[in-house]
Amino acid sequence: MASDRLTLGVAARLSRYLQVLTQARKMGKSSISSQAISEYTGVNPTQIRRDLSGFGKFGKRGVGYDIDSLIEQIRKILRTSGTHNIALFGAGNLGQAIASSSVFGDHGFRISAIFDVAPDRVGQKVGDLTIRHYDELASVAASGGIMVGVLAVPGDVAQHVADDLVAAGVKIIFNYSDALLSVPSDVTVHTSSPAVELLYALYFYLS
Amino acid sequence: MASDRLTLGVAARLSRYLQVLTQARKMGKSSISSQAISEYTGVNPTQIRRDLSGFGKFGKRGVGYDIDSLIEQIRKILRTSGTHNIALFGAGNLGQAIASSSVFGDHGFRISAIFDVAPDRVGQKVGDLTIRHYDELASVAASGGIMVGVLAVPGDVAQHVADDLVAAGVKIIFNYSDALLSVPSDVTVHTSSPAVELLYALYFYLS
DNA sequence: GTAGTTTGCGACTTGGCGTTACAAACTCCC
DNA sequence: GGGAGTTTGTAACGCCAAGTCGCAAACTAC
Repeated sequence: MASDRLTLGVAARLSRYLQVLTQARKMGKSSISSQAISEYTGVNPTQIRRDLSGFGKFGKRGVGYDIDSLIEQIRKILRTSGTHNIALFGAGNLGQAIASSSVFGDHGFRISAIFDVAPDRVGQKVGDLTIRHYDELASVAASGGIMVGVLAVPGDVAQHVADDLVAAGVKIIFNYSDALLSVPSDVTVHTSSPAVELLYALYFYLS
Repeated sequence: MASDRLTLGVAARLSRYLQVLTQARKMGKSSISSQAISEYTGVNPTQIRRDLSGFGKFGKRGVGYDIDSLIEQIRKILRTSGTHNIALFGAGNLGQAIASSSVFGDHGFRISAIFDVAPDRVGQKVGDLTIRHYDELASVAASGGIMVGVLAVPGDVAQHVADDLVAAGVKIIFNYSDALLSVPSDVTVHTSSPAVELLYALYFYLS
């Protein structure tokens, strides 16, 4: 049970529920029905209940699901409970936007370090973190402070940073740049592509 | 043919191919094989060829697909050819990062206006666009300059902006905030959630 | 206590997708 | 010019993920 993976679809939907639940909690709600989740995700209510009931009885009939406990349960199912350290590369507009937002923090990620190479940025503070020089990457990684590397750097240096991350033993890279990254097969790269997501949404609107 | 929607899966995969193709083009490649696309997307090469061959014969045997023409073909299939105007709300770090990046431009989106309310931002230039005051939203929308509204505003005002966009007739909203948006059923909201995508990637790494 | 709501869950059906296989078309090199 | 290697296009088959319907059980509210 602990070893058999969820299917791609289930994992994707659970993640999506997590997103809505986190947002709903932020807005002060404490309970939510499968019907309500359906409205925000587009997933069939029956499907939602089936996804959840496969792992336990989390809901209360006639009421719905308690948001806090459901978030906790889903994170247990996804085995992503606890706090995970991420390192941010690039302290430009995008890097600072990421660092000062709570999107990662809300989901159990802690930004443990921000790196840049520009002399006028290194040493500056963003929130309560000090921007470190890129040369310190190896020592930070060695101390176990990097589970995920987030690339908010220009496309032409992204591959270079990715190579260094791979060399430092980082296995997950989140890429905000527009570069195609080549990495060994045991390293996962996720590239954020808002414009493509938008095209996808546009297609369904135009149909 | 023009009226039957693609299935969710096909549209999602085509979008994903588009992302890789666009990146590949940026890196100077002019041709790509289904095998190579597979390595970057994780989609089975046969599946890729089947997806594409359903709409025509785009590839050259023994060579692969011409990137430029394949991009054009996929955009035709997704009916998202041409240029689409988008309006950006919020000129903070995130807004400026979006405005100065080429992610949207590379996929046929043109940022036609940037709005903010802060007096010290209104009138400033970002790239070759001048930040306008939020009050001008209605007039810009009336002139047909907004197909998509992109929200890079704090979560507590996102719903307010969304309401105004709906009132102005905008049907597609791309939400970068952490707010849950309530909109009429004929309006599409896409919420960007990098942290959730990261959790999803993390799950497969931990398995 | 009765009506309304919502979960949990079973049964059935559909079709999307992975897989295997192979012929045809193209490149490259000798 | 010819042969080896590569890659597309396409058919056939099977599995299982996911949509759908239906209903009993549990809970709230009045």
